[in-house]
Amino acid sequence: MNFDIRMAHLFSSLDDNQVRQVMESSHISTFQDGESLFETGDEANRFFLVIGGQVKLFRVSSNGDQKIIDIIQPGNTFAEALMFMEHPIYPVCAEALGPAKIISFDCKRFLQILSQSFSVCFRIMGTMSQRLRGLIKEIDDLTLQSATTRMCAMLLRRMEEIGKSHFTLPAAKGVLAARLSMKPETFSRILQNLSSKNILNTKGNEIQVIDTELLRSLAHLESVLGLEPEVHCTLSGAKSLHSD
Amino acid sequence: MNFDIRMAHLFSSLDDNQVRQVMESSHISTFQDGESLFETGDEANRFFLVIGGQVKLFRVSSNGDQKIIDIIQPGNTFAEALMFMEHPIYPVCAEALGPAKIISFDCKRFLQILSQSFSVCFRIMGTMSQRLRGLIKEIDDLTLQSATTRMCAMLLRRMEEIGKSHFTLPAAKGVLAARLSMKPETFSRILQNLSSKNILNTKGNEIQVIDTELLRSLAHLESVLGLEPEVHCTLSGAKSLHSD
DNA sequence: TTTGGGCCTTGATTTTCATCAAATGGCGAA
DNA sequence: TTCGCCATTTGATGAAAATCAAGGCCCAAA
Repeated sequence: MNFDIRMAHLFSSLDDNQVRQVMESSHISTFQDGESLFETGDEANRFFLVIGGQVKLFRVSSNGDQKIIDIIQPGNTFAEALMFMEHPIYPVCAEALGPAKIISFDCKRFLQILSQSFSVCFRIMGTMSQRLRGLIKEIDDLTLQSATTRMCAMLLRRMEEIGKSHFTLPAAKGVLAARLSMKPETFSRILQNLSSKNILNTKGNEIQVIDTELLRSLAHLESVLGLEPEVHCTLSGAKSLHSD
Repeated sequence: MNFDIRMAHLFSSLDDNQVRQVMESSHISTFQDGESLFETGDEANRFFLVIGGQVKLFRVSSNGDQKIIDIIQPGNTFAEALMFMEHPIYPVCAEALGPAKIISFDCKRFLQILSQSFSVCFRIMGTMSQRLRGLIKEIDDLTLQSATTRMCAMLLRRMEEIGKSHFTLPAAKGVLAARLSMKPETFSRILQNLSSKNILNTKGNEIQVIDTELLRSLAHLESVLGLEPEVHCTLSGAKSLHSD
């Protein structure tokens, strides 16, 4: 059960003594699939570190749709930014995606430690700064890009993460669809479409990328645009299935 | 020319001596309408405080469209979060919206000051935390909401900011459209539509809100839903113009 | 083995918004 | 004043993705 929290970026510059202090106010818990950690609007007096499984952060619209903001992987913290607000309120819901093991920390306690160490402060600011950047990227993905583009970018990211052209999708298709802000039907159709263009093969949750270059050019239209004039931009709707 | 930078939240807890240090590395500049402060990808070694006019932060898509991430008002800082990254690169473009007066600060220098004062650190973290929150809100606006919803939310925000039901739009319509991630044509049509429903009157950039409740219910569908069964959700396309 | 229930796929249709193209209107400069 | 330029409006059309509605698939429990 001894997990060194210094594996997480956020804690990486704590000394042994500080780690001990932080751990004093921590709880380890396990969550079932779908179990809630907190909801939008709850008072935020703890933050979290995922040490096993996954946690999805999402918001719910009035009609019940979920928009998944992020899927937190083991070794990562979340909700730590709220610590610095006057009236900390979680802006999202969090729930376990599959069984998950999570450590939670008391915000006040952690702030005390922060006020002893500039290097930890700076590290936190670095983390927050990266998140900001990520969200900005996300916003322009959402507005500037089509569903197909988002799909391709996600596949590429995953592919480069794994390092092989054959890989497994990191979550159920429905979940990924929500992450990419599209309906499961659309997700399915786009995958189907990419497959019919011989850009990739798919079997269940397994993906085999065939034409990486084309995938890349679809992911960020700016770069290779024009390499494949037949296909470049207009690959998208189900209607173009028979177009070549 | 003596502007107390402590008016900005970020600097508010600096003492006189620290202010002096910060100012040593600062430059005041004026910018013409449309003049660029920096571009996406530029090395980020300065951050900024707007003391007059407005600055728009935006990203550009491959086809030349602009997505406006934020419009910075006087008294506010921006790009300060980049300071904490290893290879600081501006993730957005910034340009003056109308003539603007801006102070820029050297990041390195400010970091030195930071490492003297926890309260300034905490304040920055607070600022960043708020921005994070804002961006998350933005993401769900973009994904969960329709163009009409975004428009209504913007109008309401503006109305409550001014405190009167009669107000002027805070920028040119085209700019606002980009801010709300829609085309000027769409912006125009939605406004026209709201007007035809007697929710508001519009003349140039002047808006007179008539039915605040209805506007509110359109802005966040969850609340008053059902108050006006005829209209509640389906007010949107230009086609429904003649629907009642 | 059969059954049932998620999840995913597929097809048909509709909605929303972008795009294209053409007025309209205001406003400053000549 | 008139001209020309720009932002905005308006109309017609198209494309992307949501929605609605079945159907298929896989797996786990009976």
